[in-house]
Amino acid sequence: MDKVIKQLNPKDRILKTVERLFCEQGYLSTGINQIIAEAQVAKASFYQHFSSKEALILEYLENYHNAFGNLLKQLDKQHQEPGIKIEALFDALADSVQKGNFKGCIFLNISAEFSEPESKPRQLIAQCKTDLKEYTEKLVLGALPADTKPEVAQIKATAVYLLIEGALVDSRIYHDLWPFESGKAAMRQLLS
Amino acid sequence: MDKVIKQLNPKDRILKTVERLFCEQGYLSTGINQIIAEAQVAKASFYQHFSSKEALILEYLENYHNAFGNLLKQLDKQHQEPGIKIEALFDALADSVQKGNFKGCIFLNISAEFSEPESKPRQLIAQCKTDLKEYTEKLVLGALPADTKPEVAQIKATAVYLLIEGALVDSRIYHDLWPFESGKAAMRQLLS
DNA sequence: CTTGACAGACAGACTGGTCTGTTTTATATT
DNA sequence: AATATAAAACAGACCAGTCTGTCTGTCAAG
Repeated sequence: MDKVIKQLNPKDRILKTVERLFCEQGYLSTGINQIIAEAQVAKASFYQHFSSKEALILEYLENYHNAFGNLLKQLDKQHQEPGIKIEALFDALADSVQKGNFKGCIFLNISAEFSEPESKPRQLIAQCKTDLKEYTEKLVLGALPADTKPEVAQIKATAVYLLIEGALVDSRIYHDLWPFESGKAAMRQLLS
Repeated sequence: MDKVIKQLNPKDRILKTVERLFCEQGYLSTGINQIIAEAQVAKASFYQHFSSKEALILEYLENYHNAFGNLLKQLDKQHQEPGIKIEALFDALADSVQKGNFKGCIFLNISAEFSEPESKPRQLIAQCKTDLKEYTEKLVLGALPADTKPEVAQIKATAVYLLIEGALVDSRIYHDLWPFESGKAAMRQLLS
C-alpha cells in the first residue's frame, strides 16, 4: 500500500489525501497533522508546497472546479439531444453522490464551513455553482418546445437548477438517492 | 446593554447567545470560551446547565425545531387557501434568510459540520426537514386541481419541497434572494 | 444554610506553523 | 561512468495559542 501511494510525488499525495479527507470530514475537522500522516509526507514538505492550510484548500477547490468543468464538457459530448443531456446530468450527479457515500455536494459542505461570504473559498465555490447553473439553464432552454414563452422558459430553466441543488443537499440529509429521482421526475414534468 | 442581557438567567443567556453565534459562525468555529464571554456567564455555570458542548447544540436544535414547528402552525392559521399558504411559506423563509443576513438554513449549515450521519444533531435536523417536507407536500396536494393524477401530484409536491431546499442553500451561496423568487415562480408554474 | 452563580486558574490534548538537521534523489560535470 | 552538487523530502522537536472540560474557592440571595 505504501508503494501504491508513494508512486505519486509528495504534493500529489497531499492533494489525493485531502480529496478524501475533506469529503469525509470536512475542512475544519481535518487537521494538518492528520493530512501529513495519511499522505505520508513530512510537515516541512507540506509547507514547501502550500503556504498554509487555506492555500491548500484553495488549490484543492481549483482542481475540483476544473474536474467538474471537464465532467460537464464530457457529459455534453456524450449525447446530442438537450433532454438526454439533462437526464445524464442528473444521473452523473446522483452517481457521484452515491459513490461519495452520500456526503452530498462537497462545494456546499465546504461553503458552510466558512462564515465570511467574501472569503476566497466561498467565492470559488460560488463560481462553480454559477457554471453549473448556466450549463443547466442552457440545456433546459434547448430542450423546451420552441413555442415556449421566454419568461416561462427561463423560470423552468432556473427551476431545474434549483431542483438539482435541493437534491444535492437532501441526498446528504436523508442519506438516500430519492431526492435525485424526485428531482428528475419533476424536471421531466417541467419539460413536457 | 449588560442590563438587557442580564435580565435573563444564565442558561437562557447562553441559549440566546449561541442562537446568534451558531448562526453567524457555525458550530465548530464557536468555542465555549467565546460563548461564556458573550453570554457573561462563568464557565462553571455553563457546565452546570450543559454537560458538554454537544449537549448544548442538541438543546439548541430542539428549541429551534420547536420554534420552526410553531412557525409552520402559525403560518397555517393565517390563511385558508393552500395556494396562499405556500406563497406565505416561501415569503416567510425568504424573510428569515434575509433577516439572518443570508446565512441560509441553519439546519443545513450545522448538518454540514457533522460528518457522522447517525449523530444526534444530524438525526434531529433530518426530522426538521421531514416536517417541512410533509407540510409542503400537504399544501401542494391541497392546492392542485382536483383532477390532477395522483402520481403527477406527488411529483409536483416533492418538487416544491426540493425547490425550497435549493433556494435555502443558494440564497447563502449567492447572498441574494433571487433563489426564493425563482423558486416561487417555478412553484406557481407547477401549480397552474 | 443551602443553592446557584461568580471568577478564573488549571489540565491535557490539539491546533497551525516554524525550524534544525539528516537523508535521499536527480542532475551536471569531469 | 564516477563523482560533485544542488534540490527536495525526510523526521521530528518545538512554539504559541486554542480547545473542551475540571476544579477550587468566594459571594450573594432566598
